[in-house]
Amino acid sequence: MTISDEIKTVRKELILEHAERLFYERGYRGTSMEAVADALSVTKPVLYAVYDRKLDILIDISLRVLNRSIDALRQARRIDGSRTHQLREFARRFTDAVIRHQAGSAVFFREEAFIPPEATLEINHLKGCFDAELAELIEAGVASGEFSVDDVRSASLAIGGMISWIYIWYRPDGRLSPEAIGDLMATYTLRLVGAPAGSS
Amino acid sequence: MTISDEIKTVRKELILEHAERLFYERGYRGTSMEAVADALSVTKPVLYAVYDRKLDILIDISLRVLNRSIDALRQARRIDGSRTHQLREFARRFTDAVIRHQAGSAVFFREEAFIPPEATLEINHLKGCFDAELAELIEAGVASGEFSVDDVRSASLAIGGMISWIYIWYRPDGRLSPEAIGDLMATYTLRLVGAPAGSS
DNA sequence: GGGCCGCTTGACCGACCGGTCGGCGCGCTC
DNA sequence: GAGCGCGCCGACCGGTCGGTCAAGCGGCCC
Repeated sequence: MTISDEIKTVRKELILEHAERLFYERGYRGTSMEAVADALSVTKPVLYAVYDRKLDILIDISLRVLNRSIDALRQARRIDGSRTHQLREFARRFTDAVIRHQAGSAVFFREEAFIPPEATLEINHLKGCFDAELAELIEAGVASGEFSVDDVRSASLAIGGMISWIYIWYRPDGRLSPEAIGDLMATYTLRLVGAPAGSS
Repeated sequence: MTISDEIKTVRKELILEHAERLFYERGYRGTSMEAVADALSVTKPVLYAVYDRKLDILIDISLRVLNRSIDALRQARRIDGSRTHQLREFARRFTDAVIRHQAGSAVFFREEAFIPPEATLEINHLKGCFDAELAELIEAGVASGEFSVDDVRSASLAIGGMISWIYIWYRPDGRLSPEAIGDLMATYTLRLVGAPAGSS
């Protein structure tokens, strides 16, 4: 059983990888299971041996995107240092996650609304975690006097949106490197919360 | 002919209105032409008397979203006043446009990538106009000493993304009124470009 | 070497959808 | 009131897709 489960796990990884790219390029609805199977050089029933439904692939892609975002946030919050430093590190890490997993991010944000309600429980929970914890970080910075924002929740959404939006415009052959974009986003994020310029 | 054309125009308006809502709720691919026809209490051939293809409806929705965004920007730039004031007004107007036409904005941003290349000429042109003119406004503010940004293009994208993102999270029954959100976005926008606090 | 087990396969099914067409009914004209 | 024309309707077509199943193949054990 264990061996079979491991095979399933590694297969899931491969399916996710290829499905992510195809969903990104042609859309979830515009990608047939046969196209995913072709990309993996297998046939449809092999896919259905791992995933019961096409929808489950989309859900897994969404969960991975959300977990990566939350990881970026929690890692930043675990850093010793000022809230300013933590928020800057969050901006950099989150930017990096969006750019490195641009396809997955795009698929999630484009298709999220069409995941049927009965399957959105965990997704909504993770979304709630992300928003709440980002708001907490900003709130802590306000409490410590580092930041100055009137409405913490809208500031969280503004920062999250500004950085998530990168999935729309980033191109690997573009003018700016991922690191440069991360630094810029960190600057904009700190400005947005009213952190003093040049502070750390 | 004129009378027939006028009928077509008003019908286009109705079709666009209903299609926008349905595409918003169920996705473009998830909405059949029959569903659009049903929403209008007509049959499919009536739709095809006005629009040759389903895709043309999506294109019209996209063009309207883009034109509204550009209008918001150009109106703000025509205002007499400082760049700071113009940029604040842009943020307010653009926020208002996204919220008032949330369904259209969502449809455009979700489906844009899947519009076939041969139909994206005008769309890409308008996108280019928006980005370039927003960058111009910021550049002018930098030149006049009102703003302080190292990389004007990424700041444009950050602002555009932060405000566009509202289509993801805005709910009519939410905590904040559209006007309040507009004021907050204006504040965040001015902070992002490094405009002095409280300046006008 | 033979038989058995499990995975892969290709064919298949029912449903759905974009787009079209021939006929019918309504209103306008004379 | 009769004839005509325009526009609407329901039915239909070809194609696609998600998901399933019985048959075949290869490898492993005895």
